[in-house]
Amino acid sequence: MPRITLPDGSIRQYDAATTAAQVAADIGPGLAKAALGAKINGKLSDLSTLIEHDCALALVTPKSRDGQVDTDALSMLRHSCAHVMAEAIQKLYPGTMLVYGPALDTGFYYDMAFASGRAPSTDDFAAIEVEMAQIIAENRPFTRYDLTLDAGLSKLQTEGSKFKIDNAERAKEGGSTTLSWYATGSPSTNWEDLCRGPHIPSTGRIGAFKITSLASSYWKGDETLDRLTRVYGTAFATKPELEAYLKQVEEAKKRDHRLLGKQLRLFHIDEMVGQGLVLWTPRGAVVRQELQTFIGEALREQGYQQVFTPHIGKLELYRTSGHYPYYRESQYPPIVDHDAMSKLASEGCSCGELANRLERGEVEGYLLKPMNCPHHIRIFASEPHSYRDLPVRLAEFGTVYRWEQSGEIGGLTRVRGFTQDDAHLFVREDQVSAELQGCLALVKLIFATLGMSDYRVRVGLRDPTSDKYVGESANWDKAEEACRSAARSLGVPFSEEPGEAAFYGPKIDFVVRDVIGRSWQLGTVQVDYNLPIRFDLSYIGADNKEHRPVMIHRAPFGSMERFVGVLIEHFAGAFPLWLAPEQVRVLPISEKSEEYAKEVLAAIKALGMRATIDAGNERIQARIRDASEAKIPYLAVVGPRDAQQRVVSLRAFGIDANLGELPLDQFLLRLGAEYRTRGSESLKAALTP
RNA sequence: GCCACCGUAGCUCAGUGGUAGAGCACACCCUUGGUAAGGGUGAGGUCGAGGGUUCAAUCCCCUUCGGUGGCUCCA
Repeated sequence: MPRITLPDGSIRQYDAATTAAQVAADIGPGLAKAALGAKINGKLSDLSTLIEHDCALALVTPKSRDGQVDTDALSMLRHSCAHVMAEAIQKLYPGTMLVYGPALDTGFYYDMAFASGRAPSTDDFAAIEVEMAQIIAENRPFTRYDLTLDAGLSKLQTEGSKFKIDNAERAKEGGSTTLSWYATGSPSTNWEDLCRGPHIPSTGRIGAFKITSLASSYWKGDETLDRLTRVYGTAFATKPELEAYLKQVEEAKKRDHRLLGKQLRLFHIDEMVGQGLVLWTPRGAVVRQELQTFIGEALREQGYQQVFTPHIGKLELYRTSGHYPYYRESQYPPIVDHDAMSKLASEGCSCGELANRLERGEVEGYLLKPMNCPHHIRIFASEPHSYRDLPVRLAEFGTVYRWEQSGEIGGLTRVRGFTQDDAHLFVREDQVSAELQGCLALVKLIFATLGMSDYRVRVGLRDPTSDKYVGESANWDKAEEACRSAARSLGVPFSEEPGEAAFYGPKIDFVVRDVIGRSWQLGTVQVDYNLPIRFDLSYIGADNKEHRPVMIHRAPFGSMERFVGVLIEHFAGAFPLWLAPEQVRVLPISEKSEEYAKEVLAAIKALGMRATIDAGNERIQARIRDASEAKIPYLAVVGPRDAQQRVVSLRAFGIDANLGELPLDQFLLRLGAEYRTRGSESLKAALTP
């Protein structure tokens, strides 16, 4: 006698067990038609799930009452589409074994093991899609049936897919007492797949779908296990939604920093120089320099001291720090000098042997620095310190080199050589909390100044079950609490992620997404009790005894490369005035006004600003178009009328209109103010109606 | 590093087993035009590199370098 409570609080009572589909039908034919699934006591379920007991029931439809797309519905739809795709592929590629096919935020994928040499290519998508369309047109019901664990496992053993057997065994370990299959149609006659579900009622409910890409993956994400082929796709309830999504993806791609970097000539990566090695061209260098100047001002206010250190250091330094050999895989190989090399060669030393000798410290070499901390530590250690001197804050735009896997490198966001806006703070125990706050204030200042609000904060804590961390538990407790309270003080949500701490201490990371949805860590603040011990750092306390300082590693931008990459996408290439490589372009209407235009140009340059003149042969329309495409913040159009009245006719990027005339001296005053205040006094905003 | 796809002029891209084309950009000429493309002429390519098949390769095959999407990794 189930009593079913609906989301509006109303209760429906049934004499016997029923289904969500029946409840939907009883409420109304429209709902019955729209429903894709149900939430029974909060658990996403098939519409056909038998309801035998009292429960709370919510029907899941593609769009919720307020017209928003329902993510649960979309997720069921996509997972169901993954089944349809798997069936199509297994039909076209007999012998293909299925592994795992979940829904994603933007679609779905299915991992598959193809018979060797039989994997499809992107050219085969169309054929697969035709097959899928057929299955959808047949509108076959997704039919669930359950077997006991034993019966299910023996069925899987007979079928012989180790992947599915493994899935079933994991379900067993997870506490399942039965195994479920979903047939697309009728069990025993139609295609079926071991699956926990839930699914939409029938294939016909998949309104629109598309196979999007192909990738390889590892079974269970473990590179020592089987290599699988992952086929990605997406699906929506309706065709217009799919089209809108595809269009949105296209639009996002136009903001891609790799594309804009080329169009706007911000940076260049040259295969002759090397993969992942960024060449900052003059225009991009301006952006970076402005950011460095900006943060540099904040650093001076916070009492940082600037240092410079070289790009390499002795291997022994990194043996002490622990970077070598623990992270050797991520480093460029050591540099060995000529004499040592000749000597080794004359001894017939093999490469393998050389590696071993480097490892054991029998051959000395230099390392391209993977991190700046060891150099900064040696600066700190170069003179004695009193407790009165602390905190010592050493800052450097330090360039580091890491051997990233070739397949992972791309654009500015993942590179092999990058410059961190790095600093290391050597602080007393009692200063940790306040200094952390200071570091976070810097990150906050950056995000606020640049108008970036779409970021996520991650507090990386130690894994309580692991013993891979150094330092005393009491110190960790203090450090973690300092990180937590510092993160709390930011006033934005953050996630605590156990196991994400560095081995020497907890950290706070700032994570943003790029235009294609990938997450990147930008700023980071880390508390470190370990390196001071490894380098035996000390200061003299008020008690005239030696004490161990605590280190804070922090880089509010993260790396200049990655940050600028993300920033290009954030602004879609249209930088605010203070960052823009070219801030103003002066456009004389014709040669008759060129003299005055040059005068305007000189006056802007006298403000220390970046301006050019385009006195080319083209008509003004064409030159305005060129300047707009270059995303230049201000265009000063000057013709004979302007020259006579000593005004400029202004245009601002993003406003497709003449903003009117402004007296030259006014223009210069307000332009300079906007630049100096980094946009808080905006000329454009003042002129915009 | 792994899998798939891609690599043709500075950029965006056509194209073909018989040694290449467009648009934009560039140069020059005409035009001196008041707010998103004025007109003309011209220059520009070892078709990423190496090897193979073929009478003949930019095109087919192999290798390699680089790019893209994922996987893995990211101290």
